[in-house]
Amino acid sequence: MLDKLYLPAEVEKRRYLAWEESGAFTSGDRQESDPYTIVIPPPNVTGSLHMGHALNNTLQDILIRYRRMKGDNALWQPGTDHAGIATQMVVERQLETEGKTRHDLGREAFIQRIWKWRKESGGTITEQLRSLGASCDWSRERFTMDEGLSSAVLKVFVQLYQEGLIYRDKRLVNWDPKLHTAISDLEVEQRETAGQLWYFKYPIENSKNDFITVATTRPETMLGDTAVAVHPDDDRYKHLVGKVCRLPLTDRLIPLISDEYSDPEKGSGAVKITPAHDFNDFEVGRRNGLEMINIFDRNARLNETVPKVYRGMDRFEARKKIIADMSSLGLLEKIEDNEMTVPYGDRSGVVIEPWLTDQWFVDAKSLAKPAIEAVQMGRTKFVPKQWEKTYFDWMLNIQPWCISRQIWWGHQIPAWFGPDGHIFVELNEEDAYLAAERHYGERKELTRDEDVLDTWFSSALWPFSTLGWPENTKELMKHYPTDVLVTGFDIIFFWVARMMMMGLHFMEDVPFRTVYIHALVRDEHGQKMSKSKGNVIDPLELIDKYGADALRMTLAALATQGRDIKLSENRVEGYRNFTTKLWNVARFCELNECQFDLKFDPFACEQPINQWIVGKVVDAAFKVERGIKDYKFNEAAGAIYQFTWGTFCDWYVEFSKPILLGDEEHIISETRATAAWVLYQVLKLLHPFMPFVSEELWEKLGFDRDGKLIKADWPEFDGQIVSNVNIEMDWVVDLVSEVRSLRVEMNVPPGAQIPLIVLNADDTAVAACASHMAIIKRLARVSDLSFSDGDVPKGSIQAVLGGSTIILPVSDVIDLDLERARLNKEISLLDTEILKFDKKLSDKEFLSKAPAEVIEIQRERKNTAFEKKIKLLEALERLSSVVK
RNA sequence: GGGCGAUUAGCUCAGUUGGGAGAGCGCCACGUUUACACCGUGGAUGUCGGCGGUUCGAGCCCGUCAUCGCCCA
Repeated sequence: MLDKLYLPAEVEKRRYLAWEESGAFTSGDRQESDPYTIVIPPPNVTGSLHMGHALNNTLQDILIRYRRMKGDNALWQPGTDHAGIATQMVVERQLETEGKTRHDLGREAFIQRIWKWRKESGGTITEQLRSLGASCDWSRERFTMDEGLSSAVLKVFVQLYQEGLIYRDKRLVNWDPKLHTAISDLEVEQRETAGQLWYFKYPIENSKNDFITVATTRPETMLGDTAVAVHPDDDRYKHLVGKVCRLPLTDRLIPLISDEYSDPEKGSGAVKITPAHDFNDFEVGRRNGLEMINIFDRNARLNETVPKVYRGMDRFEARKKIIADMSSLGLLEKIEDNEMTVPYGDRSGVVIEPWLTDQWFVDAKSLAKPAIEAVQMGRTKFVPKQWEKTYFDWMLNIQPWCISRQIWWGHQIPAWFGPDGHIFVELNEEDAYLAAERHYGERKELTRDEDVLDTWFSSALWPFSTLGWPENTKELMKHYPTDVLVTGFDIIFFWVARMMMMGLHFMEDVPFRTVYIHALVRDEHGQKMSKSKGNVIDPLELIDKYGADALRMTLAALATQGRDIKLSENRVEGYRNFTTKLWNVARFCELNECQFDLKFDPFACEQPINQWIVGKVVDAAFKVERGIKDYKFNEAAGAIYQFTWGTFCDWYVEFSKPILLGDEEHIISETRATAAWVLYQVLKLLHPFMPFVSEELWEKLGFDRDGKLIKADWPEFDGQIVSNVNIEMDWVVDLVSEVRSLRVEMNVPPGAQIPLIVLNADDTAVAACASHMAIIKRLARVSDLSFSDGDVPKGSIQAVLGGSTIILPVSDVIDLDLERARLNKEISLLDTEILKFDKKLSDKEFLSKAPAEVIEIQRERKNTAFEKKIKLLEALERLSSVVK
């Protein structure tokens, strides 16, 4: 006997372990089946499960569980990435509490320390994915720093270098002065800031009291200015072009040049040029052959290229001093408020400094070409399609990708420098020395590049490196390209685009056929969840409180395409209630000995209610499957929810009660078998969404004779003909609803059993009443059901249902005025409706232009309304005759 | 500045060849029942953001404005 309440906590833990131990998640056991493959977006090894992960992995799990039940060789490839900067920061913070820095340990020991941390704490997120119910093939779990994945990284780097697609260059990069590393454009966050614009006067050399005014948002960079630029068409300054100014606070002379970069509308129209510290100025400097003076050290403090008084100063201190100094020289013309964006490092949170250094770059533009084409040709499809545009916009304007990082945790770049700086890129040190020997004609000492690669460089290989590449494994042959990538739009650039580039280059095929982009999860007011706002909803707390199934169902139900999810806890509560509802209907079946019989043929049922519910199951199964196939998870979840609660529990169970309580053995046994069959199908359809409770019931109800639900066959009803008993059953549903409604409205005591007369019953009514007398009596609390074609008792409640009128003769309790008012209200509503139809149907334009079937529908509706009105008028007449 | 999206019941949201406005939650009333009070039954609630256009007909298509959100520069 099932317990009265379902308690998820204990069940979920036990069930998950049982699945994992039984090998239910492993993919290799169906070699002959079609492969179905998803690679997980690898969470950071430092991460813990947040709501975005919960959504992302719920959707993947729905797809995987569905395909597994369909009989595919389903592989959900899990793993984590090494999150270079983030992980290094975590361990550095640990060291800090011991009063140490990574430099105290040295590179080797520090990396060992990170591995130790990883071993102890790096499994958090994968454990949390388990508590969500994610059915990943953990036997294949990978880590971007694994041996295999690392060798993939080396091979890719070396090959791209040899192909000229990776190169070393001295360029401006985004420098993080706190973390002391370069970062890519994508790791820079542009923040809107209320800044200021300072107007400085630069004296023109060889003229008296002649100045040119430049406006700047970053006064401290003036020490690195190497020109002033004006627009070629700017008449105000034309005469000055070619002259030189004396850069205040320094002794340098800088040229006045003309360049289209200068915007005459902005500031003074003249702009100072600091090629070593601004991306735009860098281009201007290149065009005009300007000197580049690097004035900062790696901490963004002023270096020895600036006058002594400023050396060693922090950039923001220097700003203050320079403004003060310019002011006291009388060279500060004015200050204006200025809205601007300032670049911040997304990890360190400090202002990023454009800095001139040697870094490694990927020629993204070349790699992007095939990646763009692949999407244009439809070889990879975005769902929803609109995200293609985002992808194209970025890919068409792609910049060189800076892949070197000045940190220790990550894949060290396989590049060695000779004594003269010559670069040898090889898979290992030995090869590098051999190459150097060939190059120099003798053995020379080499030093390896200290830098490591951007974490996303290894993530870009994920769809094939996790399958075994560069080895030619059978998994690689079978599962690449993968079927679908499920992810949020925020990493289309970081990850999707780069996987496309690398996949096409190294595997000569797209990494995935479909990219499903899901929503962002926000709080119930639409705010992005963030720790600082304190509005973070922790999925693990929700799982504790309501069960993983409830959370998963909530997320699936809210996962509408192209819209963010606003999550509120009471939705989760609602789906927890649904879990309980399911549990209880299972108890009902159990109590009534509804045992599943494999030989039972649902399509051979003789009882109308059974035929009816079988048809509804087929219908629900169709909707669920279509929803999953179309990535419309909300529709799939809605369909099974609606069927289970709204059809099975609310109506079928109630319909079945009089039968099960009756004494007709063969009808009882058909109904028991049908109820069990329905529940059996419900559990299957529900399994991808609510795996725990469905599996638990599957076993408890003894459906597991042929194995666990996780591996059961998905319901297939193609081509099954269902008898059409819907009209009759629908009439019964309508009748019961109508009587209930009348009773409440007319204040008939809930407990009172009252007679029901069907006046002028049509064929449907006669048949339905004959077949379902017991149901009607029970559900509508009717004492006696009879027909009449003429006289009815005086003082009755009356309503029109289809072609018949239903009469509740309750003269003792009826309030005649109330009943009259009710009928009049109904009539006037119908009048408005009829008027609307009449207007339409007398409109010549409508009649001549609208399709015939639309006109016919309108006509039928009008007639229905009209006939109903006539019957209500008759009812009113009967009522009035009482008063007389 | 460029792009994308949103605006439908008190709240959160569905709603595609354009043809009778829906769900869940909340709210109100009532509780007769061989599963279930994490329940049941019934009920109320809409200028579908504003304006204009196309159309016989617009929540849906087009234009415009407003508000909000996100991405990019």
